Amino acid sequence: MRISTKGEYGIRAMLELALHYREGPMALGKIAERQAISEPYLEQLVASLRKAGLLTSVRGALGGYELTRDPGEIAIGEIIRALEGPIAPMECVREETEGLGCENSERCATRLLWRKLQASINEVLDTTTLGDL
Amino acid sequence: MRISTKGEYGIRAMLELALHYREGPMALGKIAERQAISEPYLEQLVASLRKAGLLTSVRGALGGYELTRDPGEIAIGEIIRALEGPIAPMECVREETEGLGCENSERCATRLLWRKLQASINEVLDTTTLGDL
DNA sequence: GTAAAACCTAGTAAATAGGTAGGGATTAAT
DNA sequence: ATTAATCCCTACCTATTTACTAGGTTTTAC
Repeated sequence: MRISTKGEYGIRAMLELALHYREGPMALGKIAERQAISEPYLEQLVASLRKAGLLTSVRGALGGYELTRDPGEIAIGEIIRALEGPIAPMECVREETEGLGCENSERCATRLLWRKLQASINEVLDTTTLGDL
Repeated sequence: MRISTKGEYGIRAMLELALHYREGPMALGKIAERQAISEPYLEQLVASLRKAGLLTSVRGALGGYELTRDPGEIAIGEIIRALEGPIAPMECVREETEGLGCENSERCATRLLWRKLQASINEVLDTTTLGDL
């Protein structure tokens, strides 16, 4: 039950961008330096965030990254999901594979617990935004 | 953010024992068979559960395992913690290493989020018992 | 004494985490 | 037009963790 450095680094990078929101694109090297994260590694994470539509890139010299939305509109849950995949404590409560391999899917009491847990986690992560931090 | 098979198997084994609570010790082989789990693997998990005081063992022929408490008194959180370690979404909110490596520990807004998430997860897992399932 | 069980330690294959390496594409400044 | 800065992409690598397997020792009912 833990969030890996992927999520952590992603949040830190996004926070850095939030601090300089509307100041034009910020270069990856600068983000990496200020947050003390390996630049080539962060590059991969940022690629995921871009594909998830959380930030846009400006190519070429003086290029960089910037948030696509106001920091107050970007939930931490979105960042985590973009980097670590769907938030699901157990396989059987993931959207895609919904109940696969588990026969008595509907009556399964354990499954209800996982759903509850999943909902609880989502609640916390989706009601907190970059702006809140 | 997921629970591994350790936790899953552990809960299933404990549930099996809960179904036969107060019927005398149940052999590991029987638990493994009924829950379709590799017996030697389950053995290791059960060892952790025993060390955590959640079940007791009876050695020798006709021996086996039984719950130390009423199923209604055993929270799922206890089982998970015994098998997967402390429930902490991030290193910095673990009891033992409390804020190690993170300087501005008290003012850190992100940390507050992890605390909130941790509390939320604990709330769900500690208010559900074996008896509820 | 024998068989059935818990107990213990070590090894191992696959997956994941957490990176590194190196080149290509695009664009502002010169 | 060239250069330098930057994003973009693919592949590789190493350590750790997960999920087991293997093989033994100890305890106890019969």
